[in-house]
Amino acid sequence: MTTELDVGAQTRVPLSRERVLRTAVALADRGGIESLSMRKLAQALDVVPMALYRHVANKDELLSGLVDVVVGEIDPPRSDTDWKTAIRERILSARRALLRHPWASRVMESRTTPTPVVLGYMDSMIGLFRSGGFSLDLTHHALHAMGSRMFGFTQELFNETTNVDPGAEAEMWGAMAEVYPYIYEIFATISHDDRSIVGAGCDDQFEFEFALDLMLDGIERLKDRS
Amino acid sequence: MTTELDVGAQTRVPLSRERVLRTAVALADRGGIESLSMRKLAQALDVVPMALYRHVANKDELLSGLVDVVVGEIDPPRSDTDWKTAIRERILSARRALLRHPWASRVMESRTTPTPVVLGYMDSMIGLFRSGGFSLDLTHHALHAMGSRMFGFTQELFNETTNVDPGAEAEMWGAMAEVYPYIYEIFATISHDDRSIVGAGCDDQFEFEFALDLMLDGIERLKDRS
DNA sequence: AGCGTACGTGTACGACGTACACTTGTCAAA
DNA sequence: TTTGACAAGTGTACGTCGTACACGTACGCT
Repeated sequence: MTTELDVGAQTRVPLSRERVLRTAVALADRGGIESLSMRKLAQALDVVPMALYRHVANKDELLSGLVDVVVGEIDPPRSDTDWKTAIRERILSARRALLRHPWASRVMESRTTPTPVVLGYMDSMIGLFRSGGFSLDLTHHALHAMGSRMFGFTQELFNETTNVDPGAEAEMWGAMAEVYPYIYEIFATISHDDRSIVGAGCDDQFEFEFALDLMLDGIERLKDRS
Repeated sequence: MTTELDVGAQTRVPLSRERVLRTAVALADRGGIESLSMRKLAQALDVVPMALYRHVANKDELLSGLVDVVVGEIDPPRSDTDWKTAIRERILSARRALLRHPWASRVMESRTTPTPVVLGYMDSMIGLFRSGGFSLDLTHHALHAMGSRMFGFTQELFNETTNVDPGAEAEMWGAMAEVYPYIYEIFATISHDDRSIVGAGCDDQFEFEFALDLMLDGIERLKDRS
């Protein structure tokens, strides 16, 4: 009897913070962050909801754990180049991590205090500027200027791709041309020379790097002038 | 009897989308967005929760209404200057509106599709670039590069001012100096020459304008080169 | 053999958004 | 003056959520 139970207990993988976080990430990856509730997470782990609270203080702390997982996926900086390409490549690595977990940027924004992991990331980021020859002040301003781009995302407003049917879309375009002529003009060129699909999005990667380089170039110029 | 009821009914101001939105803004202004629920909003209006649904489709649409209110507070662009100062001043006006309603940036980020009001704002913003002589492409990239700054906010990570007691803070600083030397270094200079208070924040307005001008200058340079 | 300790369970509560059926109050036409 | 349609507010109810709190249970130590 006891042996049976023991075998049963051994079969069942025990819970752990690690396992909770990993499953939560998986759940959020497919289904979005809004579909991640303590109850569903518990269900996915085949456990009663309250069991989670032995490994995670509450939902908020769980979310912080999730951003730690994602930030942990960012590659460490190269040490064999100049500051600019080191920073650039690291940020692009951060971006890759965030693209793997589309919910992560939203969760990061919702955090109210940084975790040690996030602080570590920022610290090493600052280190790249400092050892690149930046003054304390300029580093500080540069950090602020980069904002969330430092974590690989730029608050794209309304980037959810809500696909409506092509019929209604064509109609919407007619209306847009009159009411929002400038927006129309831009959208028209995008979908014109990118692909022939109406409403095709922009090349996000290009836009990200464009903005990133604009910032880095600006910062570099300020540095050289001081 | 009927007259009595009539008088009572006249005393009670009738609900309206306008009034619902205004009260919601007020409620969010004091108490933060997370303290805004349909039930509390109804209570503030002295009405049963379901009554709101005659004037607002659901909570999501209510939130969209809120951002419309805030965007509506942004001044129209000046037409008597060059593109750069027109854009600059308009964005600073947007920032002022957002500072009046600290919850607004978070709500804007959470919106999945732009409202007509927001589209109108963006359209007129694009207009400023276009009539300033920008090409379609450059305007497009510039828009992306500005990102949320165009609406007067820059995703400040962890900007909630969670004030801990000074005792624990001093201790934290000792630990930080070792683990996060670069962060420590920067924080040390900030609180050193700004004010003598430990942990005093940065000058957010300065940082915002710094980043804004960095972008605008960069964009201007790109324009002149084309 | 017994016992403390770490881990999972069960039940319960209050808050939330909102569906759906209802009353009520108002004003136009008969 | 009655009527009756229509809009505005009400009441009740359901499912979902986070989580407090008390309880079982199994394992490692003595």
